[in-house]
Amino acid sequence: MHEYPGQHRILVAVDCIIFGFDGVNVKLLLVKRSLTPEQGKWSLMGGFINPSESPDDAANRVLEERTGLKDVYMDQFMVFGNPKRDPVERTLSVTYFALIDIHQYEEQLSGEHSPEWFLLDNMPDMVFDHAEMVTIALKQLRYKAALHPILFQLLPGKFTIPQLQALYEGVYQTEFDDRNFSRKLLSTGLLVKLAEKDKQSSKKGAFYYRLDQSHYEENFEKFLNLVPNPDKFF
Amino acid sequence: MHEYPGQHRILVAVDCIIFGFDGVNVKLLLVKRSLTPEQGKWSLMGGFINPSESPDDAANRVLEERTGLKDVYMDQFMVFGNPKRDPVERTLSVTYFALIDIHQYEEQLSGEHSPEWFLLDNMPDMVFDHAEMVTIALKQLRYKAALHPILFQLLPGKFTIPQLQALYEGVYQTEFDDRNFSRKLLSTGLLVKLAEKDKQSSKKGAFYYRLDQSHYEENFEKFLNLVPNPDKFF
DNA sequence: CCAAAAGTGTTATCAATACACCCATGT
DNA sequence: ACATGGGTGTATTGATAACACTTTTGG
Repeated sequence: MHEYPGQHRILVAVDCIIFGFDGVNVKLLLVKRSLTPEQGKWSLMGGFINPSESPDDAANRVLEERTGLKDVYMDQFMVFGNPKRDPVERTLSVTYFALIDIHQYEEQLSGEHSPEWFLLDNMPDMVFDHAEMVTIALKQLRYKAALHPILFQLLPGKFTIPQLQALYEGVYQTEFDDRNFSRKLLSTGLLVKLAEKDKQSSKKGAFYYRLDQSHYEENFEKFLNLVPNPDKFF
Repeated sequence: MHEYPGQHRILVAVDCIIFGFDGVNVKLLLVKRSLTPEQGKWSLMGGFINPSESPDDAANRVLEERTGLKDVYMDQFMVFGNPKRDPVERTLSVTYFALIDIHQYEEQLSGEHSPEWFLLDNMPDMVFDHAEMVTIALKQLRYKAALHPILFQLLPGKFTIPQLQALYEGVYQTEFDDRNFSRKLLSTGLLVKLAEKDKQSSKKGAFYYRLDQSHYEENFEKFLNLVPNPDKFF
């Protein structure tokens, strides 16, 4: 079983940094830790890797077990491996960041396991080094979202341009010019205009759009410059 | 010692994907694997994580032990965690990519441990999933180098613009317009012109430059667009 | 008819490219 | 003197951003 003799084996966990958007604010999903120590303190959703699982499998399993969410956008992110990060026993954490539309999953999430959404500027104390993970992941989210159309993952299947703009403004904590924003996004060719309008937030009403899925996949890796003056955020 | 009961502990290794540049070609540094199985087959430089080490520490130690190199540019890269990737025993690999100037270290490397530089288009068979690691890392190198001035790490302290251009052309396997390239790089403000000229490669001679270290650090995270038409590479 | 939000048009500025041309010098 | 590579100048194109203006419709 231990074929490489004399080596040190380490517990390996996955932790998911789950961002959501409710139409107004970008939020982060946390759960209460179920193990001692720090039981009951807020924590990222995580779990240990099982013998037959890859870290990616483990992250997807953890997410599904705890929230019922499947087929979520999830990226491997960073390894946190300071030998003292978990005071109980050395544990390596492979982190993932995930993006979901809050409304689509609100019901599943209101259940037994008490996950809760937190505003980014109002985060509770978190276990171990989870606060650091979140800080770095948010930076990474901003970085990646400036170049690639990942934030669409946070929106429902149909959405308006003003909603999209509110999302970008939430992520970058700033305001963009409405007129340039809509033209820039439309010029990517990623959006398909629908007949229907959203009349909730204005009298004129804003057209709904949906993603052009094939165009989205083809252009995902291109550098799109979706954010004005991106340099100022880095 | 095992404080979280009933969990599965895993061997964790680090593997370093080391890119170098000799003035003409971009190359990758490999060593012969010292353990069975596949002993003697080419491999990335790697080793297991010790109990008191973070993965970053381990990567630096491995690099120093095997090559004598210290203070090398190194980025945490990706975790490879397929449970079957090492047939001997499950081993998680945390990979790093490193960039060094080949000439500065040629002597150290010619020693006992038989590391060897390989051209990217002439790579030998490699152990386990190391070939996959290299493929993905090269993509990542191209991605990052298009936006951030990392390739300077591959050059000596003083270098000419034509040398720099040869490096970029090697990384992207294409040719850039000399005139635009030099103006674009100079306009970043990252370069300081020296009095001396390199007369090796032309009669006129090309001025040497060095990095403006503080400017380099300040602007490292900015999006610089150092590569013409970067989209076509992704 | 007015307020409020959606979205189009217009223009100035700047960056990126393509390419003509001049420069320095070893042979 | 001339071939070779280094480097500057210039025109064109296109993207960006700032901002005026029109459009729609519920109250």
